[in-house]
Amino acid sequence: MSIRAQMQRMGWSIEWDREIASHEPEMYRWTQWLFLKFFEAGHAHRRAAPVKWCPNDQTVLANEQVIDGHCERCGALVESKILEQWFFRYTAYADELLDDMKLIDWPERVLAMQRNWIGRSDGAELLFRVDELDIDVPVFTTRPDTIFGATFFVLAPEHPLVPKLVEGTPHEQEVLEYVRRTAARSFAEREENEKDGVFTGRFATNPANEARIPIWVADYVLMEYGSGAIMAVPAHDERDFEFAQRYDLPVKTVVVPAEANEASAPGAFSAHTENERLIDSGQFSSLSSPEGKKAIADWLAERGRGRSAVSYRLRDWLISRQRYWGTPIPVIHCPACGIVAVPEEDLPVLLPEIDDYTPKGKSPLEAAQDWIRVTCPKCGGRARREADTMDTFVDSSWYFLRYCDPHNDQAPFDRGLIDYWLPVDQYIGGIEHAVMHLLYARYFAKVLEELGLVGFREPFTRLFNHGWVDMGGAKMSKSKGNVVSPDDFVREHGADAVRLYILFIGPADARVDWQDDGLEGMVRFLRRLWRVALEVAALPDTLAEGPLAHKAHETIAKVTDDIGRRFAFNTAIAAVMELLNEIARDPKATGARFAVETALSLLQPSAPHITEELWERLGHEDRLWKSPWPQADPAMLVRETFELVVQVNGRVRDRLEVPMSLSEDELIARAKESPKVQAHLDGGEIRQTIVVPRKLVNLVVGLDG
RNA sequence: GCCGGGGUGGCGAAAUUGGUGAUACGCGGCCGACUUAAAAUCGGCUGUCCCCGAUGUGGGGCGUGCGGGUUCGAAUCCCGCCCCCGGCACCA
Repeated sequence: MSIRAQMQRMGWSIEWDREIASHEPEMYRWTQWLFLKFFEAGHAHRRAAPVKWCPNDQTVLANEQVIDGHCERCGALVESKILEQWFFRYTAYADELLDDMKLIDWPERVLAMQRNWIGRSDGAELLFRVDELDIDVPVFTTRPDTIFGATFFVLAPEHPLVPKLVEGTPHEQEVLEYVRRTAARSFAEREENEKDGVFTGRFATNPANEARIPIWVADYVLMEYGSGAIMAVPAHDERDFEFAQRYDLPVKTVVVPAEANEASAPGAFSAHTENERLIDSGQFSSLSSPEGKKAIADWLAERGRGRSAVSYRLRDWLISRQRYWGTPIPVIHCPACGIVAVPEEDLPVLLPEIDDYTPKGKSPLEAAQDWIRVTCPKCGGRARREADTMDTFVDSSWYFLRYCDPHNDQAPFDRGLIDYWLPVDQYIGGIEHAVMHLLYARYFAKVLEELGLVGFREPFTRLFNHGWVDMGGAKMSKSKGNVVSPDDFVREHGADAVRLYILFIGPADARVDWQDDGLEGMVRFLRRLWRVALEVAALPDTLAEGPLAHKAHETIAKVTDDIGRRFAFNTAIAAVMELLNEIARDPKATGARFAVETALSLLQPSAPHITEELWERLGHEDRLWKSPWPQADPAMLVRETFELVVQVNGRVRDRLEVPMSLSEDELIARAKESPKVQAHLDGGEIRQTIVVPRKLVNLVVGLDG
């Protein structure tokens, strides 16, 4: 059964007229159009960069698609390659993506994951001098206060300076061999390996104390982060310490706990704690660690040897894919003009027909030679099309805009319709989208707003993360084969029972376990609803009065709040169950019909089929799904009496049904009259009386006079 | 290690702002009714220990991961700890 037929059988309310598909030219034409806008505005650019490469899928991957060093799709170990690729410059938006979090109402864990992912670090960029080559090499550090403890210097193997440093020296062979070896390692290997590296024979000068420290090349320093070079402070950085231990490099302690005067264990690693101060750091000794950070950074800045700097874990979004199924990147490579955008009127650039779709290390589109070979739109000379396609996350970064105007063939969407519908008030999706789709879409909105295409900078005002259904302790998924096919249950018990059960099984944001027995319970509930409703339908109509009508109004209030505000579908259904239990106790009671109709209304969104049928059988000619949501009448919510809880010393001793109208003094008087309460007062003196209106009275009795 | 979320019956869970007996609603279990029987359905019971002047519409103690605290009152707030789930992690 197709996915669409499955959705229809479940009775989902979907406006199929707005269906769009990212692989159809009518849609990807506009993805290409948007790419060109990004390109013109400088947001899309092509550059050579070390990229994550999946050897199995034969394609590059975005950083976000690498999980623990493995390919998100196939699980293969991801490798490093240097390739010319297209990027969206979203690191430029790192601070905005952080700051604008205050504009949106999202679950804290998603914001935390995004914050984590962006990974902003505040620190300083400091210049170390290599005298023999007469150059300065910048390092990024978050701990300028430890600079007097820098005992060596490390460059990433990919650092462009490495070959120059060793050229013509006795270390050249060894260093270049090391660089080659690490290049062949996968990311996972690099991380798992014990730290290794090689000395270059060169020295750098520490700008703080003019100490000459050896320059090493080691693959625990990453080219993609900071400047690809570090000052190593083994006493205060665990990784540097590990490396120093292995190669017997000196360890110099420069930060100690506030009360200590010297390092308790010289040459050891000391973890960062609060309340530290500097030692052996020239004029900065005895400053606290935060003071030292600022003072040293300022001092170096004054002398032109540093500046404050911010670094991010976030990398630019790599969007090139060497795959067939994606939107072709609409540019042309001309030997004379360079990269030339496909003119807007030539869009869409259609995916060519090819025989072999399998990935083979370069784009399968390269095989379509007639398609590849074009004339340059600028100079008319011979040129080649870009053969890579876009990451499909580009499509999902704006699909919701297209939903507002799905058939527009003049523009991706009409601004007026966007202003009417968007931003999305309530977005619902799984937590797996936290750092991919949701971050990309936020970035897209910011660029589109700057391009004047939309009027907002955050696309999804509120976000709710739904949970998922586990089966025998593992997430249900087709690849694991532990899937409950809804079709079987729908065939056997109907879509309503399945829908209700999924809502009832637990909180909507939780991970829940599928139990066949639970579904049986829901089937029982629906049968009961059916019986009771028909029984009531056969009785003469009564007024919407009496205890049942009151209960019905209370249920309306509860369900409306549960669904509308709390996303608590499980308790909403429980409330309707309570109402039905009450009706079933005496279906002939006054107000039973009103109560049944209320139950049907409240269940309509969850169980649309059975409620519609019963609605008709109750004699209605209109359609329940078109009827307005029921309103709780405030007058019907008011009770004349309530159950007063009487406590003595905080322990419940009696419950009394009393009129709502009683004053606090009267409530206290009633409480004291209770024989059960008196038994516990036991003649003791009442020292304090607490009254919570409409709830309880607490009498505090002295233990002893 | 850092960040986020959790821990409540036999099970899924509820208790929304510190104020209704902790455990709604459902599942499972036990007992009963109906039936030749079963299914279906309906009714009752179902945290734990204890008391009885006595089997009741009775009474009491304990109980929300563990130990403390605040409060008239704590599943809810605070401090310390344990465990589980998720994210990040050679990011300087």
